[in-house]
Amino acid sequence: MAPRTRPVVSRRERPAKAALTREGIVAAAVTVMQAEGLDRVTMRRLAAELDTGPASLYVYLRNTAELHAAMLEELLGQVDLSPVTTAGDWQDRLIKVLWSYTLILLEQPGLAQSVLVTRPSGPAYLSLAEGILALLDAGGVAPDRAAWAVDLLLHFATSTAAEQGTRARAIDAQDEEDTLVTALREAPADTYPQIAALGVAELMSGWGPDRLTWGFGVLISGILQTPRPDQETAPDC
Amino acid sequence: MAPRTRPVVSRRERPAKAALTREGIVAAAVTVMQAEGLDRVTMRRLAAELDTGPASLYVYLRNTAELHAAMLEELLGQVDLSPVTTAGDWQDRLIKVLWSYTLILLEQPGLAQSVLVTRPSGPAYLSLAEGILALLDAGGVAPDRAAWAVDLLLHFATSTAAEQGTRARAIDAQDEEDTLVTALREAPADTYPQIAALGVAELMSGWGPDRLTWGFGVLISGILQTPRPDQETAPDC
DNA sequence: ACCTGAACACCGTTCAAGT
DNA sequence: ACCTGAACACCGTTCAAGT
Repeated sequence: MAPRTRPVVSRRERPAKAALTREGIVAAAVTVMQAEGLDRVTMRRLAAELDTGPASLYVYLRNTAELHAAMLEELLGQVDLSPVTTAGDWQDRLIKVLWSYTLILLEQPGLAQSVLVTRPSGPAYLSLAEGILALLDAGGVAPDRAAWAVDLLLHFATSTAAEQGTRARAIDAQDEEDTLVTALREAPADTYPQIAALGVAELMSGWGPDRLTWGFGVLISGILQTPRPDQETAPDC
Repeated sequence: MAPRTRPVVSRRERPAKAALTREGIVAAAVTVMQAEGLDRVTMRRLAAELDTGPASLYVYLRNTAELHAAMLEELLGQVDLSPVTTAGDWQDRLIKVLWSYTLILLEQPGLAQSVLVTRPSGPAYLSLAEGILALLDAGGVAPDRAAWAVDLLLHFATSTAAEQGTRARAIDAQDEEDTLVTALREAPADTYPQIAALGVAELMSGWGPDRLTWGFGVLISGILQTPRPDQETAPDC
């Protein structure tokens, strides 16, 4: 390695005081989240990271909820939409897309929880919705039903990620599960006959990927079976 | 109204410094929540309400998550389980129970969000699970499937309450919806043909009770249709 | 043994004042 | 016009010290 008169890399440690932009702030937020978790992504921590005061961030973001939504929109670019256009069973392809979305959120569990409440509306989110609609269309789901179904599927994926993801990372996750297992085991058979008959093993079984895949299957087959309540059987036109 | 020598009611303003108990703390927390919303139910606010310092609460509650779970358990006593034992179509009765549960959470939206992550395990929660299992049993759902189904149904109800309830109370709820509506309306038809074809009206339609009832219907019919993946078709025994 | 004052280490958001 | 220091009004949780 020949010495250089002027080292390129170590010139300075960080991009020292790059001009603030919305994109730059959101990118920094994602970096901090991936390194330290969402609960470290606070306006103050982020401002420190960007060498400024917290007030400056409010020029670009209305509040913390908007920051979270922008972070999700950034991450949503990673959803694998290729199954939308491949050949194969449309249900399998739909489940693949939903899994891809869910996996991204499972890695950032707090984000799923917060996004449950602030739905994004950027291009990445629209593309995801578009892809799901295309698959439902391929499966012959009527448009009025598909409009509701896309929400239902994404809502289910998001909320499952919020639940499972946060649970996985929680410090007292084991404690909490033990409490539930004990409660189930000790449930007296005369008050709770169904619970006693099933037993703890059955009730707590399969909290692996199988359960989510089953959930997606339930939704898809339910969607195919259940007409919207208000709709009269309209003539096709 | 004859005058009394010693007014009973106005003797003292509040139950001045009743001994702390776990039940008392949780009851106070529910009162504060109903009066001021969940975000005002903080350990410090609650301690002030009970005329003590925040540290004292940690004798009875491990942390804020445990407080929230205890509050839900208290509220869960209000779920109307009568449809479990009435006559009538089991699906309609199941939907009634789920609605009763959801309505309670819709009134306390922040609670739903927080409970999504800390599942309760008290008697009220067990009774709810027991009731749902009984209805699934009445509908002929196989036990192994019912074990997963009860979780799926409660999870869906909880997460919908978290989403809808918080949205309803959010200050910028209208703003946020406007952003989504605009994004949908302006979605270019060549990139997002499905979205463009459906139109905003269809996609945003029916965010009333119909949509949740439809969701429950989708789940129930999906549950009836979808076997658990791992299960071989077992002989009945 | 049971309880708690005081401290530690933080928060989000606003707004008057600076450049 | 654009940006931000400093302040306002709070947080959860711990632990050493008191009764």
